Amino acid sequence: MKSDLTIGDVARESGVKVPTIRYYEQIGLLPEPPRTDGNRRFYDQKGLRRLAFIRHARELGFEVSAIRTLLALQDDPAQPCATADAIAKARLIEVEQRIASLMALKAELEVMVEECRHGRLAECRVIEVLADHGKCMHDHH
Amino acid sequence: MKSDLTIGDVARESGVKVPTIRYYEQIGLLPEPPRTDGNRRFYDQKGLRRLAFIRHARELGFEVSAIRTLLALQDDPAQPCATADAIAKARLIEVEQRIASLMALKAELEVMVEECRHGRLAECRVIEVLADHGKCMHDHH
DNA sequence: CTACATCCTCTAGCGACTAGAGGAGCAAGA
DNA sequence: TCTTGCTCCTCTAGTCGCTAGAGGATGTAG
Repeated sequence: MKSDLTIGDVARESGVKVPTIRYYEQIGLLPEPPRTDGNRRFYDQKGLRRLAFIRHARELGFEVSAIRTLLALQDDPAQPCATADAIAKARLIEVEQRIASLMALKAELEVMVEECRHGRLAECRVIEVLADHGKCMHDHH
Repeated sequence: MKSDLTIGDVARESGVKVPTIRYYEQIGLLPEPPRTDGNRRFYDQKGLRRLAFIRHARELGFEVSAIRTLLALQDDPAQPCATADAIAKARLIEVEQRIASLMALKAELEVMVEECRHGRLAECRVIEVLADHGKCMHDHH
């Protein structure tokens, strides 16, 4: 386990692109790492873990501001985890709502595509349904 | 059915905000409407229908560039509707993929939230799972 | 020694809006 | 008529989370 990692190394290992890592540093999500004589950033395992944490949280759709809070909580493990729990629950609700809304869209798109008679646009259901919301089978939106 | 609608009227009737309507005009999605003596935009039913079309398409998650194509198709109904069909199908696939990925996230978030013992952060599952992707129950991402 | 990869900083762009400044027009009540 | 207050106008800049590119320095392999 080597401990002097270039930005390219941590990029490869974490799956976060190099410019994105520099961006995270810029917005204060990652601390400024030390530099070599040649002015290049170098990281240790701790830096890599922090980046992996961020990446995973982003994959789960947490916003940067939420991640900022979660990182602060992680840095102080003596605190009660109610805040972390609340953030995760809020995200869960968001995801559930998004799924429900996408299911409605899916149903509507399926009707559009199925009913399209592959003829002229004049009688195309796709265009027709878009033009007249009242023709939707669903009123979810 | 009155035929001289202010931008505020069409905003109310279509559900699209006033600045957004001006933005759509700016990017060429809506044609420049005529103006009153006092330099105010006024719209007719045709303009309102076009805006409703755009709104519905946006609600279905179509990108502006796709809507541009759909509007062009709508303006020329003699064309075959294969293009419109292809756009809708592509969107359907996107939606299906997005749902699948969100379901995976939902499952992972549920595990995190359920397993949180509401104790100290030191043993909080939320933080722990975020810190170590290997602890995920799912490998969808 | 020469390629070539990787790194650096900096600025600008993406999509689809949204917010705000600073001002003009218009309708209704006193 | 005046005034209040709402709507409208244009313009610029900001949002989020990156991503792309310019222009240059540094490091590494053959």
